[in-house]
Amino acid sequence: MAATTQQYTYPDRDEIRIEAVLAALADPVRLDMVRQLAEPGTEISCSGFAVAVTKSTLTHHLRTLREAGIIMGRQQGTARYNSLRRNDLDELFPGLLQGVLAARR
Amino acid sequence: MAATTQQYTYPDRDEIRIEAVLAALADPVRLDMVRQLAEPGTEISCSGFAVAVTKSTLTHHLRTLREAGIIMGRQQGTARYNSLRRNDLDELFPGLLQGVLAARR
DNA sequence: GTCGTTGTTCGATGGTTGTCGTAGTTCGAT
DNA sequence: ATCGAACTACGACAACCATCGAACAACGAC
Repeated sequence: MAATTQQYTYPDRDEIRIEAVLAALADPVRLDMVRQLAEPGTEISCSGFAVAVTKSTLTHHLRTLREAGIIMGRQQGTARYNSLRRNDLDELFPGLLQGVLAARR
Repeated sequence: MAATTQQYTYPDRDEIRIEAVLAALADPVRLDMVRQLAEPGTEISCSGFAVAVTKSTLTHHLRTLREAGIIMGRQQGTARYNSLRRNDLDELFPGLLQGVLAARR
């Protein structure tokens, strides 16, 4: 089973745990992906991320971010467009995302 | 070498990397230690932390937090008093600490 | 000096995870 | 219906890490 059209379950806002969020953001590749999603209104498909890993590794990182509650996906055709759950994160951990994104590269 | 009196080197403010900070905070034990240090002016010695791990494990966590730039230590007799580098963290990543500490336990 | 307290270091171990290649599935286009 | 594009799943492997026990070092107190 499971390909592009699969519908995922996302954690509710009150199911998001800070440990999972921090662990997800701690990886350099995933942090870079979040930076690319940071601009408001940004949606990036799986193949649209500028990262130096293979597709299977990228899928793994997307799942980690999704299960941590950091991103959401919108299905459109064969593509899945990912975006930041900024409202939820700002509500739960006010300032966290801002502080992380303020870090100099 | 190396016992209680050892003087450590701490990363300068501009050497603190966000990936290391996030990785250090992602561990439940270390996050709990940071919460215990969060009250302004708080200093906690190695044996003063309320954690469910052995001393050697606690030393490991303290080193991780220290090398990430999250805590500093003040030597006094045989005890080493640890405190948060709140000023440095707030300057580098404004809002991060606040957001992390806002998470419900 | 001797002892207890405080904290570190050194293996060892088991679990987690980041990475990849390969194979498979769904969809749209030709 | 056949092909390619987009993405996922599975198995494998290496690297990292949290944890512990045991031994060690420095200091203060008696």
